[in-house]
Amino acid sequence: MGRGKIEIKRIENTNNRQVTYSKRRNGIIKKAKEITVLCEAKVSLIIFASSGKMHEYCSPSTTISDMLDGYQKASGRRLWDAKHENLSNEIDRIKKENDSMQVKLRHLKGEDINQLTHKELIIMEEALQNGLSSISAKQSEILRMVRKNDQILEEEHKQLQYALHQKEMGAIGGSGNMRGIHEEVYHQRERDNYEYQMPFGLRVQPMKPNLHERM
Amino acid sequence: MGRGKIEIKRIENTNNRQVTYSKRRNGIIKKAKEITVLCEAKVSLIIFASSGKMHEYCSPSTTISDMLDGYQKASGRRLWDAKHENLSNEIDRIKKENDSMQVKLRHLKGEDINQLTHKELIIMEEALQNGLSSISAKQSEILRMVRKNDQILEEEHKQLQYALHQKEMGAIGGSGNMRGIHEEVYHQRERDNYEYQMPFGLRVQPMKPNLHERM
DNA sequence: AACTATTGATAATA
DNA sequence: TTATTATCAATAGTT
Repeated sequence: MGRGKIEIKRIENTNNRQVTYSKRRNGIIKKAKEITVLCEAKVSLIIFASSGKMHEYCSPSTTISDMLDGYQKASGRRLWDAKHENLSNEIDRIKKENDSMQVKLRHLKGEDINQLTHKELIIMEEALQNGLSSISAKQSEILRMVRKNDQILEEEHKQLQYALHQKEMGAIGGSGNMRGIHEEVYHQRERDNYEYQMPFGLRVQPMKPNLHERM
Repeated sequence: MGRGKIEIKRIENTNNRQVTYSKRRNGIIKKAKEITVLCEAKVSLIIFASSGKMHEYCSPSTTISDMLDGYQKASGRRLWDAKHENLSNEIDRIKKENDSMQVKLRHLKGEDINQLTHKELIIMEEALQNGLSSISAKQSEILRMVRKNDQILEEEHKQLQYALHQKEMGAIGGSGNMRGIHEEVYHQRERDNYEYQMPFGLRVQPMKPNLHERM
């Protein structure tokens, strides 16, 4: 029924496939409507395109739920009981997984270890030792970062004091427009000026930007 | 498409209606099969004749249950009751619990600890220390049990040697019915006899019955 | 159930 | 996407 016969097999050309899908989908839905009217039939039709998009038709005299009820009665299959069972099984499965993890966690915390074998105890001890050394290493690393940061801050502090001192020397007998120390130090232009005065190697490094978040 | 156009309205003649129903039903199912193959679509089709008889088609790549799942997702309508929703929610909840426990476990094993804060690291270290000391204590306890058992065995061994010695002394110049040492010791009546001879306090204690299972 | 004359659906095309 | 149209497919009425 077209400008040539086609084989019933997947249409390779994507565009053609989509166009054909659209036309034939409309065709099927039209037919469903017609048989509904002509023959007093009840039709439930759900179509998914390969794209995932859905179209549906349901005869006006009924609902999908009713159709599914009828389907279950007629076919003997249990649609939602099966679904129900699947969900229940999944819950059981996950709960078991959950329990075993809880047991493991408690064991690692040293609780409920009376029924463990010697071998299991050794394995756990090893795991704990490993964990502990990783944690310790990480803590050392953080401590090192903190110290480094301290050092940098101290350095910056010294530099600021030095700069301030220089400024004060230069300001003696100046315009008399004497501002507070903090204002002086943090004023952007003064700061630029200070940085200009300092040797490059002494410039203030930015702190580890998120270090404080982790303390 | 036939020997004359027909209006799309109920076919009054019962026979014609049933014949047309049968023909068109087959037609729709054929179309459903074709679009399934041609366009990689998924179709679920349920038809009830006015007589109540059902026919269905479902694309081979799927099941009605899956189609209904998809339908619910796509349409937002709930075909089955709150029960299923509750189950789904519970699954989600447990899965989350699961995930968080997995994270904890990994942290305790010293994995993925880069994003932990210092405070969390300290708490974990404490937990690990506690776990470790519990495990160590338990291992010491087991060691003690093993030693105790050794002691008991040694005691029993001495007692057996003593009993054997006594037996051998008594057997010199006896009936000449001299059996092997092992046969002698483990023969039930002899053993009963030996126990009878021993002071109550020296009787062999049974080993911790399941100690070996835990080694 | 078959058989066809006809209508209807649609593949290719624009 | 929509419209057109030549062809094929479905089917209404008939046997």
